[in-house]
Amino acid sequence: MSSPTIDDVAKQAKVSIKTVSRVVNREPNVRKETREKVQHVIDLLGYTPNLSARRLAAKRSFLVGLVYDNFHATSAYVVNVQCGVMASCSQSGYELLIHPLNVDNATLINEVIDFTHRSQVDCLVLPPPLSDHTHLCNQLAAQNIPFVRLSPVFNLNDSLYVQTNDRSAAFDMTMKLIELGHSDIAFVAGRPDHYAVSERHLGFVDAMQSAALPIREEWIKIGASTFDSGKDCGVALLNNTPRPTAIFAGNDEMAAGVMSIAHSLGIRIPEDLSVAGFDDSDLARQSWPALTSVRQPVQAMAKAAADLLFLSLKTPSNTDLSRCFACEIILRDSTGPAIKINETAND
Amino acid sequence: MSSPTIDDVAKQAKVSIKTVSRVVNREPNVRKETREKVQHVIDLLGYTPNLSARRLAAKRSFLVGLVYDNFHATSAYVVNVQCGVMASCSQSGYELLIHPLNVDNATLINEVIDFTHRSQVDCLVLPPPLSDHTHLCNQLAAQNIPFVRLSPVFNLNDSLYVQTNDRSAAFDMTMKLIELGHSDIAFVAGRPDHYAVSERHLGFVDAMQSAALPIREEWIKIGASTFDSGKDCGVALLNNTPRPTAIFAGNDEMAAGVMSIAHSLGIRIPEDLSVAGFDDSDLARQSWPALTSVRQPVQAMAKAAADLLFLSLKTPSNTDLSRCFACEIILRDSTGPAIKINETAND
DNA sequence: TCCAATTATGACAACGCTGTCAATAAAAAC
DNA sequence: GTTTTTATTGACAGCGTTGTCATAATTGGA
Repeated sequence: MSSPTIDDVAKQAKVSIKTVSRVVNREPNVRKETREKVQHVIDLLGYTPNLSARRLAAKRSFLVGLVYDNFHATSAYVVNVQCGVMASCSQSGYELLIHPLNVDNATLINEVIDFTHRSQVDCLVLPPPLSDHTHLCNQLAAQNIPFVRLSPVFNLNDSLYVQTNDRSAAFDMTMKLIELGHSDIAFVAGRPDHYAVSERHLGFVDAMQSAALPIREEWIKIGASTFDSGKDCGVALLNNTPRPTAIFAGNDEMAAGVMSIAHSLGIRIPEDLSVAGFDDSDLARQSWPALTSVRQPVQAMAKAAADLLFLSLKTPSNTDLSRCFACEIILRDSTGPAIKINETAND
Repeated sequence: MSSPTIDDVAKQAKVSIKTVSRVVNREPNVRKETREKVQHVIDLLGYTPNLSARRLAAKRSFLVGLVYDNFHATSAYVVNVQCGVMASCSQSGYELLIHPLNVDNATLINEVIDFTHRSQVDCLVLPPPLSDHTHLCNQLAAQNIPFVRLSPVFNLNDSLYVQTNDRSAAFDMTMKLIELGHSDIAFVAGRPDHYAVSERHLGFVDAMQSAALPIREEWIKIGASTFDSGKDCGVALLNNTPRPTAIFAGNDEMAAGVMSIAHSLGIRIPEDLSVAGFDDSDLARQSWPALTSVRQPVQAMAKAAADLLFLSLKTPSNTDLSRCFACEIILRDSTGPAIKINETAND
């Protein structure tokens, strides 16, 4: 009943266990016919290597750790990252071990280091905001724990990372709003410690400046990347006159919060107000009206990140350190042409 | 630089490695002072047992597999289940291995069995709809792979499971709508193969019958548990006259779809139409108006499930097989009193 | 005080694989 | 046909634990 071992295969194929090991691990220097003979017995017996034994002998766990913030990240993002990493894992024979935590926890660094030691993962994937926790990254580097960073903002020597052009995507989105005739545009920024999101703010500023539009201090609101904080910012922006004709939020949750406030104030979207988000989460499709947003290829990025990690684990001399993905603007129903002042006057 | 082994501890504490092993595993028959002496050295050296070696020797992996449907489940549900299971794991010294898949895949059973063998997990957690895949469950039982089922509907001999009272919660929610004066209530059902969700339909029927209200065939729509299917059902329900004054959807996604259609038809919520969902997902809070829904304590259930699993792994004679959790109705802004016919006439 | 029962400790062989290195077989060079 | 080189295979010693069983220390009872 118990699963066959390498010994069983070796006996039945009449070779040594080492040869079986070679076949299993696709090592060179095995004659073609031997390889085929062994492979046949493997298939026949349904042999699967015992990972614990392999790990023990090879001193590697073939385990990747995914450490992420479970309290501030949206679940859709988390699941997408998981899937992307998994996709890479199953190609490379790794398994994925997840470890959710709270970045606000004071013992964060210890928790991550403890986790890597306890679980014996070979390497780590760090999504934001952990990817910009320089202290953590330095500690990991000091302990020779390989890791890859998703959407980092800070530069770190020799670190592997996968990026998007958040800043230029935010620039493009703002430009889109400007092209629609908006000039009174507000921006709702995310958590200040989430650097990737704050890059979006910079992209907004870039666009306004390049269009020679004024940036009104009171139309820049700092949220906390959550729906509720979006509502708060929405109240602050929409209860005063004059009010913006378009609001660009640093993520979809906050955009949805803004829309919710607009609805309850009787402000029509997109007729009276355009709203744009960022991330193209499920929420963007499911809110009403459907939200114009910026799509990041999160899953592809996560896969690329893990690919990069496995590559550099295999060839330590590897100098191919990063990938950059492009964002895509998804126009939906929450944005529309600005009402021209004279049109309003004509009413 | 490499981490200390049990040998290092044994030498420094001047005992045998077996005694150290006993201390680490909290086994009996170690003198108190010996235990303390060894523990002291363990703390001093920061010793962590090598899991691969332990797994190899103990013939157990201390790994739990979480197999779930990544294509139809909402990410919030997935993440909650993960967190619940993790919480139990960290108490019991297990690690969590996740394995997302597509239930529509024809090779489903093989994929799960393969995964358990390849990854050598000790046991499995099966959320719906896998928890009601009787063929899969039987296969697992036949292969002596322990598993626990989350929110199953079918009874299975000797299987561990954690349930909620979906049916009575749906009954209660329907009653709530009836108490608000609604009698023209429609129901949007979920995927027929997702039995837990179809229990909700039964609860709806129970309530309508107990209130002696007619159930109109054309007001029962079968969706696919997705936002888009909710929109389709919304179109079918709201474009005809007479139309229901309340719609109860089998999950929040479909309820949001219905609301979206209502908005675009100019039907006010809750003045003209009450909408209720199920699951109390993030979407329920984030949609407009905020959605009345039924909250399942998903995380607590997942934790209880894993607890049950570990308990029965430790004491195979254990006959404590199940837990049942209660749902809670969360009233928000999407439900309100029904417009009485005479009031409408008065308009 | 002595012997039996109990508790505490240790020696040693697995567990199933990989890495090293030696041995053998095949191919190439002369 | 030898010798040299290279490709292929195998023997064996770990890897760091746990389980089994034997042995030593302690306790309790007569």
